[in-house]
Amino acid sequence: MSRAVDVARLIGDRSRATILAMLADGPHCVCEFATALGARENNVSNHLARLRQAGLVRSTRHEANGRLQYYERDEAAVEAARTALSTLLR
Amino acid sequence: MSRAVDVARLIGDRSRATILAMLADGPHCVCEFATALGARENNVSNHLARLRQAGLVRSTRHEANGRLQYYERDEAAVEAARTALSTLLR
DNA sequence: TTGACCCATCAGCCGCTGCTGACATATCCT
DNA sequence: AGGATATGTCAGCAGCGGCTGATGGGTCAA
Repeated sequence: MSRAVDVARLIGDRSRATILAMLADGPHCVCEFATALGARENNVSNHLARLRQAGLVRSTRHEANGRLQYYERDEAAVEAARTALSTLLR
Repeated sequence: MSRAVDVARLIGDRSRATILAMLADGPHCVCEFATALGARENNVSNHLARLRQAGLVRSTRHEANGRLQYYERDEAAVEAARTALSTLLR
């Protein structure tokens, strides 16, 4: 229950919500989020750090271009978050 | 999508989350929420006003004791909120 | 190696939000 | 009518959280 509240507080931000929605169709780098959101890289990086601390996303370096930090969703954690929110509204 | 963010922001508060969870098993009055949360009536009333403005709950007067304002969930709206959050994490 | 690029971290500021205290309103009881 | 109970509303305050600017690290190309 407290977990569901924390997840809801994370999603209750448009930037983080769109980040999670963008990650539905595969990994993206920080700069892509920044251009899509109209925000700066450090701001996006802060949001991603929150999501990463919550275990919802992982970060890996791109194999071709090592300067790019690619983020992908932890599908198991996202699915657990979905069920937690769903049971909260049961 | 913006709707899901608004709902998530509402649920991202422990008081409102527990209120919605308590409303799963039937209507309750403001004083019951206040004692369960350890909060004051005006504070709970403020949270209920938010939930009411979002269309998630309705308020009706008790037929026996008209001083009591009973709150119940709008099941259709709650179900819509559940699906909105679920599709956001799809 | 030097520079450019991409990202992370930190301190600081500012706006939003929840809580509180005071007051108003509505209903019931005597 | 008058008091008690239950709830709503409002201004004010304190704390949290997001955005920014600056700085540093890590990677690649020339």
